[in-house]
Amino acid sequence: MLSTKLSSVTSDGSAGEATEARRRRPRGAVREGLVAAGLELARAGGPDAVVLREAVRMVGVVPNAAYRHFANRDELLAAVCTAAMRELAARMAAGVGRVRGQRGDPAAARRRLQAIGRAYLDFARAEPGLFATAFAVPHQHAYGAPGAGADGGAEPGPLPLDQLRAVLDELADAGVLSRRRRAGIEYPIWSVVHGLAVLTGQGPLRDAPDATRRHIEEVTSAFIEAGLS
Amino acid sequence: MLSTKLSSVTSDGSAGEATEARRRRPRGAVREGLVAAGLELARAGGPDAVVLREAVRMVGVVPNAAYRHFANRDELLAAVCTAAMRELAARMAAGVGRVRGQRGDPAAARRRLQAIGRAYLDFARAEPGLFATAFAVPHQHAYGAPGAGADGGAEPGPLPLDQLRAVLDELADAGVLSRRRRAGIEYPIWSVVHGLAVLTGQGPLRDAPDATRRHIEEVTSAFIEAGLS
DNA sequence: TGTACATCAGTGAACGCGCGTTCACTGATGTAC
DNA sequence: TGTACATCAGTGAACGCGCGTTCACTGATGTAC
Repeated sequence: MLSTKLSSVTSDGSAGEATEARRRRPRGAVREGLVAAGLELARAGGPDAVVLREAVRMVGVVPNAAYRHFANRDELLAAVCTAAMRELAARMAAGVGRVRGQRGDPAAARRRLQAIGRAYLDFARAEPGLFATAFAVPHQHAYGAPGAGADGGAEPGPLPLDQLRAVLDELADAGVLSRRRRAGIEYPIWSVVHGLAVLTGQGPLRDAPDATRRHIEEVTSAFIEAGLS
Repeated sequence: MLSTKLSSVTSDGSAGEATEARRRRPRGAVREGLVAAGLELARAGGPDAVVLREAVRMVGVVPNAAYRHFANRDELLAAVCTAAMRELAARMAAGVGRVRGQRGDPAAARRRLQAIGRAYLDFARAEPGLFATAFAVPHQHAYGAPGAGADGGAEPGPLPLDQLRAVLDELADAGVLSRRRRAGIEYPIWSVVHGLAVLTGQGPLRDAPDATRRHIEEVTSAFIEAGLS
């Protein structure tokens, strides 16, 4: 099921399994494995499902080995949260990237804003566990610092908020959004999309039928449109 | 600290404490006490803090006694969530009730909408644990049925969404909001307020300074205003 | 009005579980001379 | 190029904890005759 486990099943029987595993394990692999395992747990069950003992089991290592890489469970969870947020950001970037049209083209800018919202909602719907985890950082966490932190995952890419800002700037440059209205508008727009994701995800609207959902999304889209002009 | 515990400290020493307590406990008091205790736990630590064994301790009853009133821990949590949602609804109703001005007066209707949003955000900020709990129903829960359910708390009052709808209807009646735009607009408006509450509460914007918060709220308010007309 | 009995709502004791975390250890890897 | 040694990253065993839940029980309350 998971490719996380760094198993020592190479068939050379001469060395003990433990020895074999120890030699085979590349530098930093356990740490990466723990985060990857935690991410799978989060995917399946949200932040509460990120259980240290389960993660080490998946990696094929003894529980206390985790403490070579994380001070405690919360630190592991924080790393997993960061990874989840990165996945959201990546999907948003991919969604925006798929939109054609030059920078400065008003219609294209509008489509890019749509794409950002779509990607956000799709992610929340397709990966509710990861979505919840991305926003459930245990406590104290440098959301503001997009650069690779101490956890050193490569190429973090711009955060969701930064991507939204970029598109809104483009809308302003293209004249769709006046400079005056541009200031700070990322917050209500982020809020409305996030709120919709939460309410229709785990929230009170989670049991709404698909038709209702679509209707709500259309109304919301129109609402944002109205808020721009 | 809590008035939850139904203690048997009346000083008549003739009957055993247990007997005394048993006789003194009015019908349904334990169940109510468990919900109240759970609500305090939720207030302090969110839904995960609603621990059955802790609740029974607060009520002054043995753990398994809870099973006379709830099938399991999740059922207790569901009752607590309902109570939390009711508290939110009550605060919203109180906020709206404080606004003066006749029905049909456009300015008053606008102020009522403002008051709803304010109450919602204030609740999320003042009671983050309860806010999270209100929206963290364990699974399967009749959000749509506002009437007193099996848990029989008296006078539930209208749900948040219904209150919002009422104010939006008033705005439509007063001519502030065209009939055409009225349809379904409760969803984006609810979303934007809820999203703002979540993002600035436990979310990425939780560490924003007060000045920033105010700015964001003002921009959001203007955004909603723009969405109405 | 008094008695017999069913139901309700507690008690007491125990269960198995899985969790996070700590300890002293040991083998493999990288570095200095 | 080979050896001595420090550091790194695992192992094995154990800890205490508090949780949800189940069992057989018993006393108090309400009802029927």
